[in-house]
Amino acid sequence: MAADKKTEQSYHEWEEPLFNAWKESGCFERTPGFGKNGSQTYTIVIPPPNITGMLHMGHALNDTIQDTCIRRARMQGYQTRWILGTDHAGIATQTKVDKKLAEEGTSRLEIGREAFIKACYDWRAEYGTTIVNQIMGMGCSCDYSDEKFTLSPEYAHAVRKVFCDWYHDGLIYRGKRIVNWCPSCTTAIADDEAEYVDEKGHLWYLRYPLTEPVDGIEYVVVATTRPETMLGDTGVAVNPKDERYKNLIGKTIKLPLVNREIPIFADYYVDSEFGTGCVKTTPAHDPNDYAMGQRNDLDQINIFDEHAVVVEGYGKFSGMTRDEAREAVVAEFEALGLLDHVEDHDHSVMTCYRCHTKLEPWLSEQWFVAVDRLKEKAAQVVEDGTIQFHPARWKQVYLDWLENLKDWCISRQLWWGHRIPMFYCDTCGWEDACMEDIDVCPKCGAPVRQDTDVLDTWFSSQLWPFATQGWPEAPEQLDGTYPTQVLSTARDIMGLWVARMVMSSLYFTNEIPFEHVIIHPTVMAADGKPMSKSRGNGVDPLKLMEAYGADGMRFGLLLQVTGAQDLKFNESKLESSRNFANKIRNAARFVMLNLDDYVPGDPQPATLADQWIFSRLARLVESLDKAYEGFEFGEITRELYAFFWNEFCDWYIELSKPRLNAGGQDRAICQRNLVFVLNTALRLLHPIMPFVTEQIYQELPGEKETEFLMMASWPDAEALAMYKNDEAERAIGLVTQTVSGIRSTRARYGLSPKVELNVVVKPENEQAAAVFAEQQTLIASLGKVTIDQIAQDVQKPQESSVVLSDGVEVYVLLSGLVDFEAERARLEKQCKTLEKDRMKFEKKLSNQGFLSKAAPEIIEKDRAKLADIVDTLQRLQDQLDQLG
RNA sequence: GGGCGAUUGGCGCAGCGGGAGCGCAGGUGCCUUACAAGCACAAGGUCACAGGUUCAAAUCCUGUAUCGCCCACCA
Repeated sequence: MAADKKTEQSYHEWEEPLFNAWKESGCFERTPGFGKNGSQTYTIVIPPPNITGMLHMGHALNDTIQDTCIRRARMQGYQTRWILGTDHAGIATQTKVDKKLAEEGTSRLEIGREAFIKACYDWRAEYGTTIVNQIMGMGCSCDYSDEKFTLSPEYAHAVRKVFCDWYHDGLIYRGKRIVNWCPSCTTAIADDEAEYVDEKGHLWYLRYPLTEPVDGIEYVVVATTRPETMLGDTGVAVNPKDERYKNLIGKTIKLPLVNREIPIFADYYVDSEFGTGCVKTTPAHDPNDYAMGQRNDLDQINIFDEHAVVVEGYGKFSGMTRDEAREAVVAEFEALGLLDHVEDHDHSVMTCYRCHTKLEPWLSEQWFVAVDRLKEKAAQVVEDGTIQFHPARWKQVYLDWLENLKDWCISRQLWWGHRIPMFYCDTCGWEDACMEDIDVCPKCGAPVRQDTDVLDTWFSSQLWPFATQGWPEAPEQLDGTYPTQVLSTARDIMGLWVARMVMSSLYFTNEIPFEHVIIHPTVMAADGKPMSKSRGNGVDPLKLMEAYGADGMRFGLLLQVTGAQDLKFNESKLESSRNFANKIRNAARFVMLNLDDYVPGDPQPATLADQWIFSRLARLVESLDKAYEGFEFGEITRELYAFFWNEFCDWYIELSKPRLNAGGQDRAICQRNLVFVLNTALRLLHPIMPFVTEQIYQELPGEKETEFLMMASWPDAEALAMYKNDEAERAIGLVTQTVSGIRSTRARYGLSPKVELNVVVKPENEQAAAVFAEQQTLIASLGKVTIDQIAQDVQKPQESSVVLSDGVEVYVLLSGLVDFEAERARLEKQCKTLEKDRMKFEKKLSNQGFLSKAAPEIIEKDRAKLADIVDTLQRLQDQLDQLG
């Protein structure tokens, strides 16, 4: 039996037909809306995965969050649309295709630009759909009928317009700048795409001879981590306040090895405390040196080619790589007696985020976006809460990022991407950004050439929320569906992507791109470190779905979402979620097995049990709505789990068994109530566990509101509010306490669950007596006891154990079965615990400060608690006395 | 160097001013006609440390320690 269960299903398998049914019925396309929200739209754009991508845990979590939001919105009656698409991913794709060509024995340079781009499209056709299929596997309700792509003709048109408009508005300019150059990818890399890696290096102290000795000083010593760059030195900097070097300012140095005469100059950038206080300055190969060079009018000498190999004109150094040149330069200095000394020095080096090659600061011609005019508004809309971050503390991180933002290098020396629409006439010098390709110069008629660079991938992704919605050709499509409602993403691309979307959207649409930004925690491996191939600590969501179903994975992931920045992946949560899905299925099976004579009808809270579960349900919906407002997915899943399992299954279903068996009118009422609670719970669970809930919904008897649960309505908290019932909750509290107490007694004395026990009951007052009387059948059945007597004046029988619950004492008759020393020990332990509580509350309630300052309802509550404790203590004491 | 987060039972985490909770693991007893991927019961914590605010602190403030992340990048 158990073995059958395990082979019964690969969870994932039965999910697929349901997905196809949704898809075929058009459920994923934009919905028309209904009810009070029907006229409003709710749109999400998916962060476009790279076409090179495979579904990883980050996607799994992020897509679950979005699907949960959009599914709930759909059920709430909004006109929903979740826009799907992929990113062409410049460097990532080019790297893959390069590799493929290499395997085929050719290369990009060999086949040329046009053929290479075709190869990229071919690659996309073959592999680029993988991730979309995987997203489908998760059950995501994206609009698959209208998939977007950042390199489609329409999208390219939008990108081109952005470039041209910004260029003509003076926001895009060309400049010679130091950029982070990857000598392996042979392209510029944005600052934020570079990764720093700590490296154990050295500080070399080099002697630089003065052209003419000054006051007997023949040389200065400079400290450097990169001796090879001395070939491009065009100055030596000192701090103007540094007394040691004051009289050297303005003098010159005869640069060794290259015999270049370079000036000693003053700049406040120099820290006199570090090294020797003299800084060799290489404007073409260091960003700070570049800045100093600008201020002090130094030459810029580029010593490396695009592969970071020393260029012609440097004798034996020409043709050497960076590392070879370093070794050779140091050796030469040593030979010349100019190597002062060497120290160990740890520092960090920039590496390419794609290929991890050390980046070279390299002077080259690049295109930039001037951000000053854009960033102010982008800060404003977050500052004033027009765009909200969840959790809220990310607001400050966003603002800080904008604050420190520098001009953005957007040109990349790649082939795969949006080619920069700049056209140049070499004949007359004309140049412009053009919306349409041109062959000849509009000014002189000579042939023109187009810029060969392409745009940074983020330049196109920044348009994602509006370029996917018809901009700029059909701005009216933006009406009503723009701004979008939710943007969910990982924190690492908050600046790179989120801020840039805000900037470009405000400029081009005059609107914010989205109202809420969800920054979800980063999924770390179980060891707390980032998941990575090299560490081998990663987890594959596809395998997780095989093991736990998409439902199990989704629920299990959301259970782990908190306000923290990271989430240490915990597979056991997925296991409990899979078990939870199973529990839901089984509970539904129980309900349906008992519906053979079912007559549909309105729910009717006839008994205290009904009133209780309806009340709990009403509070659940209210509380879920509140948690959804703050996008608190951990809270949402925990509440659903607790309600369904611990209240509905553990108690309501158990309480309903005797009623169903009894037959008659109460059976009919109970059936309807079970169906009602189950149906409502399925709706609440559906956005997170779409498959199980849909499957059960399909099997439920009776008329359906909609063909699919996916399109059904979200339970209305206001309509349910009338079921809130404190009294019923208290009354069922008495039942559960009593039953648990009886079971506990049974377990304590090792009495088999099969043995029927006898009890007598002493209610404290009329009300308790009435409640108990009403519930006695249930209590008798769940506790497996026979109730001999209920009366306010019963005495505790000899040889019995007592169960204390609110307002009632239940005496379990144990004559002959039990060691009463154990019972005494138990009562004494309980007394001890309560005695501590009593003292705590007595102290609190005799504290003048508390009485005068605390809120009256708190004082009342605590008084009641104390009274309760004292009462219970007294009752326990009585039991002890009777044990003798 | 600047900023942010974490520190709660064996493990992973909730709670974030008013009597310490969940999941997993472990213990005991149950194949109770929805479910052994289950049910019942029990056990397990001076909420990192030190000060402070408050009638009241796991919860707020300050500092310390440990771990982690982001940003900057002093040659």
